[in-house]
Formats: sequence, C-alpha cells, structure tokens
Amino acid sequence: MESALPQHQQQEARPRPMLAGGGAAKSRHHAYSRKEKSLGLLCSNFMVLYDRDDVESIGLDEAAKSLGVERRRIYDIVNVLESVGILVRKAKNRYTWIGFDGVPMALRELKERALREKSGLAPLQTEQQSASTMSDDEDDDKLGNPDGDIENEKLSQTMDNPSDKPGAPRCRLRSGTLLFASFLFNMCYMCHHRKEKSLGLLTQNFVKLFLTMEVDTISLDEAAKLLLGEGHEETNMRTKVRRLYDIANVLSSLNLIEKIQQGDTRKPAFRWLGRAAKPSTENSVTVAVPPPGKSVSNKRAFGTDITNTDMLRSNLHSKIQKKAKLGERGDILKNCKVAVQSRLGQGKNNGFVYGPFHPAGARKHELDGGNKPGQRERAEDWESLSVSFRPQYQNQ
DNA sequence: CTTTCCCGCCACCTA
DNA sequence: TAGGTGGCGGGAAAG
Repeated sequence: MESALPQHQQQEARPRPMLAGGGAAKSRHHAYSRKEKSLGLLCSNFMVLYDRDDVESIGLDEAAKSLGVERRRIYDIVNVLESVGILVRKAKNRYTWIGFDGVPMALRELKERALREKSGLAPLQTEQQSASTMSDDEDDDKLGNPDGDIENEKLSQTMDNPSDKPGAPRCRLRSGTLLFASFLFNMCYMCHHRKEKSLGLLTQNFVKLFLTMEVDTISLDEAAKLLLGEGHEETNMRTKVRRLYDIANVLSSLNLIEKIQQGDTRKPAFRWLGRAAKPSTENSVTVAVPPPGKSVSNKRAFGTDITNTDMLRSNLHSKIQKKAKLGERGDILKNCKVAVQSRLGQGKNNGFVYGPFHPAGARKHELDGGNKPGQRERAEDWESLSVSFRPQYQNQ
C-alpha cells in the first residue's frame, strides 16, 4: 500500500544539488524540472567528470554519488556509452574508461557487422511477416563455438501471429516448451557474454541504422518500427520508443546525433552527425566524409581533431580488443532496413530544418558565443563539450 | 491533447 | 542468497 513515493519527490537525500542546468539556473525557486534530470544532461556531466586522461577506471557507486543520481541512471548511461566504445565493462561495478578515442573503432565495427548481417545471413523464418517475433534471443554468434550449435535457431515462430486479440504479450517465446527449454539452454550455455539485452543492444542497432542507411535522418518512430519488426502491439512500440528516447538523448549529448525537424512537417527526427567508419589504418580515427550536397552545413567529424591521447591510445588497443567480442546481431534490422528506405524516401524530400535541440537541457553551447541559426551552430566535437561545461560537483 | 521521458519497482543475473 | 543489473511501463512534465 505504501507503494513507494509518488513520482517526483523533489529532493530527499540528495547529497549534492547536482548541477542543474549549466547556467540556466536563474530561477530561485525552481520547481521540479525534468530537464535537470535528463539522461542527456547526466551524460554530459558524466563526460565532464570522467573525460580526462588520468581516469582509468570508473566505479558505478562513485559515479552515482558524484553525479547525484541513483545507480539505476548510471546503468542507463553506461550501457549506451559502452555501445559506442567509450567505456568497457571491466568487472562488477567497474568500467574501464576509453574515451572518445574508442568511438571510431566501435562505429567501424558496428558498421561492418551491420553490413555483414545485412548481406549474408539466411533469411530466417520464411515469409511470415507479421510478427517477426522479437529478437531477443539471439543465437549469438560467438563464432568459433564448436559445440555450440544446438538446434536452437530461431524460436521465432512462437506465437503465431495474431490477429485476434490484442493484449497478449506476443513476442515472448513461450509456446513450445521444448523450444523454450532449448532456448534457455543454450542461452545460458553459450552466452557468457553480457546480458545486455536491450539498452545496449538497442543502442547498437539504432546506430547501425544510421551507419547503413543512406539517409542519415530517422525518427524514433521509424527506428522503433525497424528495430522491432513490422506489426507490433501498441505497447511494445511505446516501450521501444521510450527506450529510444533515452538513447537518443545520450547520443545527442555526445554529439553523435542531433535532433532536427523534418522538412515541411514538423516531425522530429534525428540526424547522424558523424559520418565515420571507414576502414582506415589503425591510427587514424576515422572520419568524416564531407556531406553530400543535400545535407546542410553543420556536420562534423570525429577524428578530425580529437584529442590525441597517445598514452591512452596505447592501452586502448588492448582494451578494446578485449571487448571486441561483442556479438549480437540484429537480423530484424536487415529485414526492415529495406523497408525504411522506401519509407524514408518518400517521407522527406528536400531540406529539413534543423532546430536547436538541447536534449541535454542546457548542453552548453554558449561557448561558441552566438551561433546563428542556419549557420554552423554546433561546435565541432565533443571536446568542446568538456571545455565548456563546468562541473560543480567537485567530489573528488 | 500528444510527445517526451524520469522514476523506481521488481525480475533477473551473478558472485 | 545477497546484491548488482537493468527491463519495463506508469504517469507527469513539456510542448
């Protein structure tokens, strides 16, 4: 009955007032504001706190405490950061800091994997398009697993597709006991890997969309559809979209994507900001292909002038290698990918209007002192982010 | 009203 | 089993 506290209990045991809106805290009696608690802002603060050369390992508890948030939120941030190569899980409660230097490589890998999945791979289930059943199963590649190939395969067929009653949680595998059992079996068996089931995986798949589509703009709505499959319950979609919002917010704060308004219609969408992932040699961080003519100005590239931390770079490789094993696949992605193209193709035609979006709330920005709309508004790289921000939590 | 998305319960996983 | 993780969706702020 007591059921926990109501939604927003302003402050309760907050040790520190966290930094509220980088400089926009002019109001004295600030009522509760979601912006100050956004994942985007939190992510920015996180980066400011840890993006320095002497950081090597991060403890979730310290992070939570320093940032003045509950652990739960740190998991959210960390999961997407890991998906983009900024962090690597080292142990329980512990992450190894890689930094932005790890991003290019991570993206390259994601792209390669995405392309591979897209082209190769058998088309799993026949054409039963309707519900494509979730995906969480993942047979996990893990290449090289000798005995691993049990007969699992896609437990896709599970629930048929229904058109009967809405409300049943479809997508959940649970019809054939045998199937279910074998699924669990090899799930536990050959999956020593991370349990990332969603946020992390979703992030990767979301990013893959950008890396493989020719267009670099997509709305969360479309993304959800693509990543989920065609027909879905309203509920699933809604949940997926919620997650995508979370992801998009942190990705935005990293400047990997940007929110924009789709052309004539005011439909919000996200645009990929870093054309990357070209297979170059090791050292150079990828980068940046000039935008095709259609895109507008502001675009940046990483790698161009990222801080070159050599020291880090050295270890970086070994660290990254360790984590290089991630293995998952988003088969759905390849199926749907095609769909999106057509959809997107017709959806938007010419220029979009990008508007300022500060997902991170008060990201920071004033730094460049007066960015005019229509011109290069965004700074160029993440670096600016750290420079401009001034963490207030000096909890060292 | 719709869109965005924070909060935190509690199932699940691991040590 | 305890504690770390993190799906998931209610429901409120923001638009």
